[in-house]
Amino acid sequence: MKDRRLNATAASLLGFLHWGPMSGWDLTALAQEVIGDFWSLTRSQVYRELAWMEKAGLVRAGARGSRERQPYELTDAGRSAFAAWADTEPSPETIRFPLLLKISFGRYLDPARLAEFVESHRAIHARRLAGYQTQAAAGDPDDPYRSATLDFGIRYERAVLQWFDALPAALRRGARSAGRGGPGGGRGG
Amino acid sequence: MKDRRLNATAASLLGFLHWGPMSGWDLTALAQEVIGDFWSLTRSQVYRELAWMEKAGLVRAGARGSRERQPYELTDAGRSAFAAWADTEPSPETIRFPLLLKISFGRYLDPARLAEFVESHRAIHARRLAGYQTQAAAGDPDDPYRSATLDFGIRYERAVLQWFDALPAALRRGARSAGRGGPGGGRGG
DNA sequence: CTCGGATATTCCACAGTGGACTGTCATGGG
DNA sequence: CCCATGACAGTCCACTGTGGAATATCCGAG
Repeated sequence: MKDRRLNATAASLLGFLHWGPMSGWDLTALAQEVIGDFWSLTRSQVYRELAWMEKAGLVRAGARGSRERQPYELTDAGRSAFAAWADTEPSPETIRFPLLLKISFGRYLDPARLAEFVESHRAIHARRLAGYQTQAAAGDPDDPYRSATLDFGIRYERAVLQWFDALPAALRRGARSAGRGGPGGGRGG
Repeated sequence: MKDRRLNATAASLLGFLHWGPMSGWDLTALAQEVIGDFWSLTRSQVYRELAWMEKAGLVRAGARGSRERQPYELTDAGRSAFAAWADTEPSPETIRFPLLLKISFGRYLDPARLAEFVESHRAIHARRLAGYQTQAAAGDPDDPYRSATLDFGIRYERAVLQWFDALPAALRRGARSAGRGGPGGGRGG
């Protein structure tokens, strides 16, 4: 039975299974589309969680279909595990932003190279914003939860793009006196 | 020698070691303070990367100090590994936002409970915004890279807070125009 | 019929998280 | 002096998350 606590990824799979039985493949695709913008997950982990949840009795495996396709359906235990998860306080978000990391160490980078990185990221974010706006315009107006998460995406991408706009000037402004800040600061402990 | 490619966390440690020799403990604290807001890392991983980098010749262990304190210093190989990392295109950011996940499945949640979650997150983000603004006001104006990442934090937190403001209304109605022209638009600066 | 591409799962190495555990040193109260 | 406390410093472990390789199946185009 293994009463390890449900992690958020496993819980989201249970959430999707409320729609009906699905295979790992389907769940991966659906999750990617519906929550992929703010909850990263991978095929590997989907299958791993599914296997574990089956052993734990939260889902039930159906008969294999074609191409080894393995559908799973929600059990009552799964439904109540999901409900328990839904009732727990979510922890704060985590962000890992490699571009910001590089900017942090910008003094060791070639400014032109850094500018390239920024431009290519700008393109990515512009495309994402456009995609969200299309979805928001075309989306089901009766699903406020979907609208709410889309709205987050739109606001986030707008903030990032505005930051990009302000960035070149901000980086030039400090380019005067290389000033203080050399090595060996009071950090040695 | 093990020429596994440098990951971003290891690279950032090499970046900090440009300042001078430091122990894993110091590096953890420094990284938490300087890049912790957009690059999560843990003690465990810092020590693991340090151990690996020593075997790979990227850092050199000094003599143990008191309390088993183990300082590391940058080698030439480490310096050039860092430079190589600095020159590679950073991948897009990843975000994992448990609250958004719960909102996605909002139809299965008690609305009052969901509202509690939102309020407690609002407090966290308000505090973070205030912290960033304090730092931006007090910070060294000669470090444009620090200012740039702080500016990101400020814009991000503002966007999140504005989204929180719009959220209750969006969830109550059908929120059919989630995207266009909302209050997020012109106020970035 | 066969080849390429889409479907579907499995496996693995590595990266990242969080907490438990151990041990050291400094200091202040008894 | 002794020891309780807490900051410092590192180690270890289980679990979670990432990305890609390997494999196998089925469908449709040619």
